[in-house]
Amino acid sequence: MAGSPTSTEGPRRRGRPRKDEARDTRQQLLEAALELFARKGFSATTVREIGARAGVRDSAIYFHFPGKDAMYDALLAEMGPPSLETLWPDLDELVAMGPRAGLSALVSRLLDAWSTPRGRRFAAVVLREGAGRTGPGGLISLIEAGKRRLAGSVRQWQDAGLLRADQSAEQLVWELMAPLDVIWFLHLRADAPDDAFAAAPGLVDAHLEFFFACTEIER
Amino acid sequence: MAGSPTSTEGPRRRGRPRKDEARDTRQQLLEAALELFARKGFSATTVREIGARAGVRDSAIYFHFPGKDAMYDALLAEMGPPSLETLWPDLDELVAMGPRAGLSALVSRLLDAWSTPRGRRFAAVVLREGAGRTGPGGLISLIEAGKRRLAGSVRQWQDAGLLRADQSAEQLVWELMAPLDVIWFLHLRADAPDDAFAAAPGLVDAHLEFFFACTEIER
Amino acid sequence: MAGSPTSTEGPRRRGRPRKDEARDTRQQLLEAALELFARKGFSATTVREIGARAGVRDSAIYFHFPGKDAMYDALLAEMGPPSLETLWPDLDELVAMGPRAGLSALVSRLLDAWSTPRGRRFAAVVLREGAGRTGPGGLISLIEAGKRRLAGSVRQWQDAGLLRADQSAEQLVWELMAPLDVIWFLHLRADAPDDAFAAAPGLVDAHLEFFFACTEIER
Amino acid sequence: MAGSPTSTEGPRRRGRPRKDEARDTRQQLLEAALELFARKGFSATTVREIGARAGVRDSAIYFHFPGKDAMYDALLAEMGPPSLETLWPDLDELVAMGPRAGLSALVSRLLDAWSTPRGRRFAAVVLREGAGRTGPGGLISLIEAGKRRLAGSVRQWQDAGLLRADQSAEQLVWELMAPLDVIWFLHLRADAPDDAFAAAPGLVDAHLEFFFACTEIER
DNA sequence: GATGAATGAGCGTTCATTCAT
DNA sequence: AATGAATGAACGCTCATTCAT
Repeated sequence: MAGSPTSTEGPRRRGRPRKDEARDTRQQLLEAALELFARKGFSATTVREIGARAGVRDSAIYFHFPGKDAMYDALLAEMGPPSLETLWPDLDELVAMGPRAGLSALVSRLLDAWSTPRGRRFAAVVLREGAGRTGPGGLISLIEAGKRRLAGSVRQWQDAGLLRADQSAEQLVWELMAPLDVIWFLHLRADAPDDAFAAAPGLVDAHLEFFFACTEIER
Repeated sequence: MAGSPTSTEGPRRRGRPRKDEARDTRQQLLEAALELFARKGFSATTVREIGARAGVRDSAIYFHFPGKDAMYDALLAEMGPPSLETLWPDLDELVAMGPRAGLSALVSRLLDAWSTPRGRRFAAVVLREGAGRTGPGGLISLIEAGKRRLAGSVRQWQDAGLLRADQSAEQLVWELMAPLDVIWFLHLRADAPDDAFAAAPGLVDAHLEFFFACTEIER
Repeated sequence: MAGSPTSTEGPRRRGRPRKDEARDTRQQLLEAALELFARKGFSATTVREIGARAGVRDSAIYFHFPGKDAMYDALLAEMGPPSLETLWPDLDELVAMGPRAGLSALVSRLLDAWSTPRGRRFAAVVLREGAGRTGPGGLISLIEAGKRRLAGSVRQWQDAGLLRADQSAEQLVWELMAPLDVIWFLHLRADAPDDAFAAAPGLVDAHLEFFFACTEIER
Repeated sequence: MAGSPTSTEGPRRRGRPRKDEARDTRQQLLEAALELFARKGFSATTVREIGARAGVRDSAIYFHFPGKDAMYDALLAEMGPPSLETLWPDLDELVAMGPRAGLSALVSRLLDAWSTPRGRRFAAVVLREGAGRTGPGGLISLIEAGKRRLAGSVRQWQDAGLLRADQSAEQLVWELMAPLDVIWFLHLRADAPDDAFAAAPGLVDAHLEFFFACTEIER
């Protein structure tokens, strides 16, 4: 199941494919584009390559998308990693777990999402192209949203005397997340060297250790 | 002074330039390439554009560089921001200043270097192209080198009881620098939005505050 | 009457159309092709455009015609202006009217036929594509045929002393018709500017006036 | 000299051509475009064909012209047949010759100009593309200009009692020229069949005969 | 009778590069 | 030290056409 080869046979017959050979071409095109954009960048990737990787001629792309740019937009809109919101919908449950258990679990879930091929490729693409191409796909806003979502829970922990309160909740969240972003950018992006990728979990653990040593109030 | 044409702009005269305007074309080409690679990426930038920005035809580029790829390599080698080593050569002086004063001064100097147009463009280029293109230009190794350099001083402060010693010196350096890297990548890269750039100094200050609150041992 | 949908426009339902809307698609396709070929020329017109104008997808065209070339042939064969023969079947009647009345009436009928949208489009298409595409659609032969048909009547008028006889009947017909052809080509073709089109009737009248002044023998 | 083959050797060397192999590429490109546009129409002609006919790769075209459309515009502006003005600059001389000799000579000169390969191709191109593409290239305005130029001389002949005066000078000119236009369009255009081309001089002579028989006042 | 999803050829254009000048 | 005039490869995209549905 895993690692199944994308394209198998030679060039397909001329007309409409038979029902038994139907495939979700649009999705496969997006997947192919994501992989190539991550590896070589948007403008170094040709539509012919994308088509080949998805098993169709490049002209078939234009049946599914108006053009190459539109593929990028679709990719940004549809292939992004899950937000914190979908990753952990129930904030009450998080608060109840307490800071160490709750944040550890959340971060672990986040790392898992970022470590999938799609997550890693998405990171590479967005870092490459910056906020340049379309705007709302910008990393900063994506990250900011995540932080806003977490600040409420942190404040509750501060009020309960479980986290230090001499820093704002927002600052605490930032100090938790910013180093994780670095790990995401540098170690998890799809085109990072293998040893960098392998080092990521250790870095995350050490950072969490430091963070709790700094911010958790023991009783 | 009178009649000495310094830099008249416009399409330069054909044939060989006079002595005083010679020799800086190569530099102008690199500067132009840096700016364009930062803004649009390596492969979306054409040699014609680079030439135009430097005031020469594209074919003139091939007198100074073997090709477009070589421009990128030269750029990586010659246009990078100063390393920590050149930025602060005397580690003894740093140690003598104590952690708060020393690190604050060092970070401030670092931020200044990263905030120049060249520094910001360099960040954008390297983030875009990843470690992909040539190898040694990779960000991770660049950052690692910086950290190794600082760890020694931190250890001395730990030994002197000025910084908490329950975390390794390397980890402390990482916790200091990783958030700065985020700021570099997201807020200082040349193609970042203006408000993101403007927010950077505040973020740095807040982070230093947090860092010292966590790690400095008051007496 | 109530609830009977006559022609709702928009993308028609999928599947086989009901009986009452059937069978005119072919005609609509030809009409669309004529309009587009006249405006933009054969090879600048795409089958997609033709289909869109007729309210079907381009692939539906291939049910009605073997290909784009075949549409052009069908158009030439079926959409041409009426010949002189159909326009004025009874030559005896023409002769009886005398040259001035007869030819004026005939020319008027001819101009009417050439002034319809279809006639104007046909002129534009044939002028554009020349005799180039298929052969029998050539303008010269079409015009020659008309002239041969008229020469007999003119000769009768010459024999009756109603038209000057120092020129051959064929020449007289040519002198009558050639200027009309110019008007057809330049002023009536579909893509002629509006003011050129508006000027046509005046030109025709003036030409007839000249022609009769030259050729009619008053008694 | 005549009919010298346009392209001789295989593909040219990479860089700039040596001085001894220099050619007026721009002109050859226009000539090639004219020939092909006349034969197949603008949009059925590919830039690769034009390049091949001129002996260069298609990419070289874009050194001389911004694009295919610009070639058409240049062609219209630079390759048109000589106007009546350049064809016969001295109107006084024309008037002095009298109508029959003067107009016969002028028409003969006009026919010569229209019968050159370039003239014939130009006619074909302009008839094909109509006034559609750019505007000022329209045939009507070109023809109108010619007529305005001639009307003055005709009026002088009318005043001198050499030409009938019951028709306006403009009308006379129109009656002289319109049939010539038909011959130009149908018989001289480059893609006309050979027999049509061969018939042209006879048609012209017969028309002149008729015209003078109608309009000249014998003394 | 018409559509949806594809093909394969080829289009106009741009690219990095070459090399005589 | 730089330009002008070219190359050849490839690019994004459109075209007429196919054929199972």
